[in-house]
Amino acid sequence: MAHLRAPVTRRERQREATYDEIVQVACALLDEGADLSLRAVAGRMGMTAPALYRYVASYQQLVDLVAFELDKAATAEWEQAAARFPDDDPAARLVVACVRFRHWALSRPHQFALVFANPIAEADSERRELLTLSTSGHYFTDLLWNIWEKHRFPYPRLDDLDPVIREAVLEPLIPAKAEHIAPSERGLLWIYMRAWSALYGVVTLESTGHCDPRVIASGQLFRAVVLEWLAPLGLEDERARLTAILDDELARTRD
Amino acid sequence: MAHLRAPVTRRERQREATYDEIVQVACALLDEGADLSLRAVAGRMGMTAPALYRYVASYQQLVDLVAFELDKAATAEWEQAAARFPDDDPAARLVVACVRFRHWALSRPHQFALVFANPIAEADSERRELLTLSTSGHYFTDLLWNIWEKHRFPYPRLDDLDPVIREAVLEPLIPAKAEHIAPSERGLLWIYMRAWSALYGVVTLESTGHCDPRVIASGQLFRAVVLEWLAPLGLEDERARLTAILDDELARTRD
DNA sequence: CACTTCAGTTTACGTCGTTAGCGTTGGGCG
DNA sequence: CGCCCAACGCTAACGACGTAAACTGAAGTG
Repeated sequence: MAHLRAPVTRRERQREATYDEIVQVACALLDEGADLSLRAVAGRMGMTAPALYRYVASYQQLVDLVAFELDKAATAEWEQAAARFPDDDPAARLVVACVRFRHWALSRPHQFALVFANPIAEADSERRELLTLSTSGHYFTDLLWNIWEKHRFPYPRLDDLDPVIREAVLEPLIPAKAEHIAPSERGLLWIYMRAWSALYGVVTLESTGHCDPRVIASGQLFRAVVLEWLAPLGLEDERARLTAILDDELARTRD
Repeated sequence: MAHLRAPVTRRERQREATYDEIVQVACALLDEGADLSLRAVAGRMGMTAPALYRYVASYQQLVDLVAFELDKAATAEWEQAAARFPDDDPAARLVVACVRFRHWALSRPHQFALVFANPIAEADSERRELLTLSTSGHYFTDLLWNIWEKHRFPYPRLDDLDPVIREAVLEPLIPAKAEHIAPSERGLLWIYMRAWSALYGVVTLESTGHCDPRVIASGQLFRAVVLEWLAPLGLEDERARLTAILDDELARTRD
């Protein structure tokens, strides 16, 4: 009767531990530049590949788990870097987070591709659910929300949105910490989607290398995209300050 | 002395033929939803896998060749669809081409990923060269050029560009039919890069499925990105007409 | 005709994901 | 306490993959 919740028997704890180790080892492998394989993960854990099937249904599932974990770890990095600015300065935090996001994508293109360019079939509801939990998505929506709370930039009313979009922002499937956003203010999520699309565009372009290397090195394309979004987020009168932060952060992340 | 150029011996013709067949068969395989493999391609050609090494140095090289070919074929599709509008109406053509590009990306996500999300390492100059020849890139820059010729939208002067970017637009590495653009007007390419980044962003987001499926189905996010770019391209006073074309084309491509 | 070039073969190696079946062991229950 | 079974990990094996090497035969060239 002591613990109705968390009926953690010893077995279950053990299981969860190796489960975590699998994902952790997989991430470590990727971080060393090796590529992900069941055999490699198992090998490093002192097991054989088929044993992993006690924990993971398929290679693809492992990939998804790892993607989720990488996303979480990466987000923690950006978040920490952004925390250099106080939480009542969400604009600065957003700028820093964007730069760190880009830097992460550029320095680990393989991992970036795994997390953000990993194709997700329409049907596959399992993977979709993981995507919905995406830590980075939550973090960015949160930042946007904080910016709005402070700067009250305009967003479309629900009535002005396409019916399908209205439905999508009222009942979000995409990663978005939206519970605390009043339904009448859900138009914010439309702004989020649009901004995310723009950010995702440059960063993916740069990370995959489908771009002039000099343009990537200069960071100008990315810079332009970020600056372009200041006005729509009600940050026009902070332009100078935020630009300085942006350039500073770009310089920091340029090794 | 008849043909100094094209010293096509019989051998060379034969060789080129099977070379083409390889790429063609590979594309066919992909079109049927199968995934690319040397063995599959060879098998369908009535050969064994190692034989392909007479024509292709590695699997990755085959992928690159196929990517180039797919890009060419896809571009031809968009181009044909866009040709519904006369060539003195490049704005309409661009709108149609963008919609068709998106539609292609959504209906063949696997191929799209191959062409546009296929990571290209910094060092790998071979692949970079192929990328530079990208047919779609040429087509879009050309369209943008035509629009500028007609509508004379503003673009940054060379002096206003970051030095690195200036160099990049004067001596482009990215796919861009830029020879006919006077150096002083190369600021146009900056507009091109920025627009491409935005288009690439939505389309990749949608094609990889990292997005609410309802948003994809509605096409609203894509629509918003295209409409947003009308003004910067000097097409503001054509907004109504182009919006109609955009929506019409979206309806057409919605199966 | 002899000689070379080269397209294609067979065989083989090492990798991968995945399946099937076999020991072993340790936790939960009678 | 002792039994049983479920969970775990193993080995062996299958079929795919990219790729390397050596060999065969035919086409092209002097």
